Amino acid sequence: MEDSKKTLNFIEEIIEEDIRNGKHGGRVHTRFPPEPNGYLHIGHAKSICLNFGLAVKYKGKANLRFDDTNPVTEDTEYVEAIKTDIRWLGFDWDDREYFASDYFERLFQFALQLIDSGKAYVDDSSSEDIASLKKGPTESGIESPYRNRPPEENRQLFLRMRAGEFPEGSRVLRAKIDMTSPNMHLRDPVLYRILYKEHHRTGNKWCIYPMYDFAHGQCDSIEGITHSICTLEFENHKPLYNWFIRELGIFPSQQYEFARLNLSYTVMSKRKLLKIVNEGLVEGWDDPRMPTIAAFRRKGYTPASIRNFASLVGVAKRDNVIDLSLLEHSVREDLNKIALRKMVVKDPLRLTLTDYNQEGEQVEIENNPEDESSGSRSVNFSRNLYIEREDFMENAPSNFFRLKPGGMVRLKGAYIIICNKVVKDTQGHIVELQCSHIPESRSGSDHSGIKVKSTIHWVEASTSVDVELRLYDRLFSVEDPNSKDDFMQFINPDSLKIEKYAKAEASLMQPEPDQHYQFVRLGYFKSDPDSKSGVPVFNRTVTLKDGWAKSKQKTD
RNA sequence: UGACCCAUGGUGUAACGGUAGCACUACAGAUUUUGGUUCUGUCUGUUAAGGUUCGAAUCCUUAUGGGUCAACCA
Repeated sequence: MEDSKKTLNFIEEIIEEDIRNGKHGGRVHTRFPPEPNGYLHIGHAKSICLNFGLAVKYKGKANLRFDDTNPVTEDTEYVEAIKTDIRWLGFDWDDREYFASDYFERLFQFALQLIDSGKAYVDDSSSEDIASLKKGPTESGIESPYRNRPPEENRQLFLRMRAGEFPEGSRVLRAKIDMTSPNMHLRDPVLYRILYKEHHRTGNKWCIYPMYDFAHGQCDSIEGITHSICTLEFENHKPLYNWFIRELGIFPSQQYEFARLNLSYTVMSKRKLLKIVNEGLVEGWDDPRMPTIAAFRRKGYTPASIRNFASLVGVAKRDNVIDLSLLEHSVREDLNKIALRKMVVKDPLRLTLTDYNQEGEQVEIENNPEDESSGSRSVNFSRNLYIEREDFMENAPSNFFRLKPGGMVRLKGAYIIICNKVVKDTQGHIVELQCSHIPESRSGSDHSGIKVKSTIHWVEASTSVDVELRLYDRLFSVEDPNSKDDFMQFINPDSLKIEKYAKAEASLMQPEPDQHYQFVRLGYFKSDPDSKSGVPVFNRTVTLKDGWAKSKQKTD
């Protein structure tokens, strides 16, 4: 995908070392293993780019495998959404689409193998008893009274568990490892539990389901995954996975852990995102304020910008919180090159050119100054215009370069104008500006010799169309809401601002659904699916960098 | 106070015993018919203390700080 940097991240170093040593014949095979119980977020995007990117870089393969071992939370709705997101990001798994549930029978056989070799037993204890005998990390656990059942009895019991002879929760299958291990995962972990739940793929075929720890590593092994890449919190599980590989004598996939992505001003855990959705603080998983891939897509991010972001953040083992500004930088960089420029006034103020007596005319404005091949377009111009309310200030400070009484600005692509009169209503609100123009300053044939400090955008009044602008801000008002238990307290109440009465140049009446726009001086925008009922709706992908807003903020 | 992991500018990330670099941010300036873009420049860093070495961000020890683990979740 993106050009590889000269320096390698630690996983690439391991892979190149493995290739040099001819490990697995130099084969590189990774996988992305989502659980279909929620939508993918930008943190998953990092993992997707890593796993699929590594396969591309080292001419290997990457599988898509759904870790669907818990039927109570999983659903096909999520399976489809996840596939859509990965494809949108630009990655392909060919026909290598797998499900942990595809391997249920083999996993069951693995369990029997452990039972027969005396390495697993059926435990009749309650979950409370199992938990309490495990003890805490600072003291040894105590062995279960069922721990020394003979293999043959365990086999019969486990078979009967599968046959549905026991009630849910009455028994589990556990590995027989070491109740005194300082690693909690080695204290006879549960391998199978009884669950009378319909599975989204296997239906009612099973009433026992493997635990993640008993499934994940073996699935990797079955698929011949060479480099099993996951996040840091699974580091303590690795000794257990290696124990399974050894006891079962199966393909030795090797796990490597990297630090998950955290983004400032947002949360990344599925649990927290689900809560935000369920409590109605956003419209849904693809609400553009969410950090999900679906939300970024709807907001107007490009796959390339997210891939580039993933490469900018790097891969390491240190906990991190990435500046939101890096993501924004990445999308601006991409959009600047491809977004068609349009003029839209979000908060319109009437402006009349009192000395402009023509019917009106067409002015020619470039579609993208960064891309000559994008050409130009004709824009209607007349004596009746709208400009941005905030581009006028009655008592302006000296560093305000836009319109002020007696001041001059250029109307983008048209004339230099002078503000002569401010018209107010009875309450003193400004309702109109009366200006005159300098005919010889017309863009393209300017021989006025006048230099102005500022160029502002505008739209012609009679041909303008009404559009709705949805302006987004960070979801949280604090930089690291993840660190707060009561993270919901820090939701930004102003994360969405809707401009219902924006005026746009006529061409935006029928926006191209896939086109990215830059509304000059306002930011990058993309049409929203809500646009159907006559009024076009645009999501602001990201603002433009704004030196003026920044300097204003400082003096406030 | 058990085990495992981590520690480089404001934020990320390089440097593999030999000049601490890159990106983002911030700041300053130039250019600009978007206070955008582009260009130039500036600020800020090896957690601490010992050791090994001609030489340590890098190796060792200890301390300190942070993270993960005690679901029949993944």
